[in-house]
Amino acid sequence: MGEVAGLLRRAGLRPTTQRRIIVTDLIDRTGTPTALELHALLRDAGHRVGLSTVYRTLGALAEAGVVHTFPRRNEVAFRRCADGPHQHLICLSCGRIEDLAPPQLDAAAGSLAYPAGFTVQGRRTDVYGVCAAC
Amino acid sequence: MGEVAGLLRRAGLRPTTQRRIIVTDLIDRTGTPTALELHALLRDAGHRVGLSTVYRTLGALAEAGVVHTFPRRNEVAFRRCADGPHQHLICLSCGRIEDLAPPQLDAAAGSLAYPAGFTVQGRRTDVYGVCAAC
DNA sequence: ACCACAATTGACAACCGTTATCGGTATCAA
DNA sequence: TTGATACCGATAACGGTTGTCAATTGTGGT
Repeated sequence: MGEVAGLLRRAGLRPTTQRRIIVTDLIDRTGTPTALELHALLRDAGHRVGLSTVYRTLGALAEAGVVHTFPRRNEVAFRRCADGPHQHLICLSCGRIEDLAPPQLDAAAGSLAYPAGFTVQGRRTDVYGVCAAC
Repeated sequence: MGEVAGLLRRAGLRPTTQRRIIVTDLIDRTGTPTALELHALLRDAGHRVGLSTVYRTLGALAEAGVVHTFPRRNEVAFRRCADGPHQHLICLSCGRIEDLAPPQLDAAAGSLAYPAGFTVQGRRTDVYGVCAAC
């Protein structure tokens, strides 16, 4: 079983043709497209995936923690989730998003004390600013 | 000039009656309502504020960094922004959101090195889990 | 391989949270 | 006070997202 299929299986999703196409594209892609944009991109690349399927798959992948969601004005963008603790560097000017995984992040995150009874399942840090290109 | 009016002024907004109502409510409120919900809550409390005004004001406050936005399924919730660095503890079960401001957060965040040319303007950390009540 | 069943797909319609419009109103500096 | 400007709010319009459902596909048992 390929890497993509395994990823889908772990997310509790059958590795269908359409889902493989979507996941494969998200892994290769460095950008952060919306469902609408990804649907158009896949169409332009010669793939045939319905818009409903793109929405459903992205939603399922987000719930499974395979992709991160980035709210925009009246829409939501998606991006493959990097392995391990990392931060998102979001440029307020051009909208570009980069992942940053400094070594000290692991230790800093793990040493925090949370209220009794709160069980941590996930963590996410977004850093807003202006990138070097802007 | 009162605290609320000053807050609005600093955000570049005229301290009108409606905006005072909205900001005052957000400061007192511990929950995280959507624009639609806040509009209904204000109505129930006897205030007269148009839905458009609620949307516009929350949008402006979010852009000014006075409130934080929390995306939900197909809608956006708002919550007053706590002073200083803090994390959001978000319960995946009941949806409740708490602010947590551990002392070590300041130092950990400030010591991180970012790519050359990236100027940090804001930072946000969300921690997902299940709260003690759930 | 084959088959039966359940999960998935996709074109289309409906939904609904959000935004634009615009005449009337409140705010503020002079 | 007064003029200029920002703001309000009822309503209409918009558009991203989700629901629907018949046709198709993936899966596990035989």
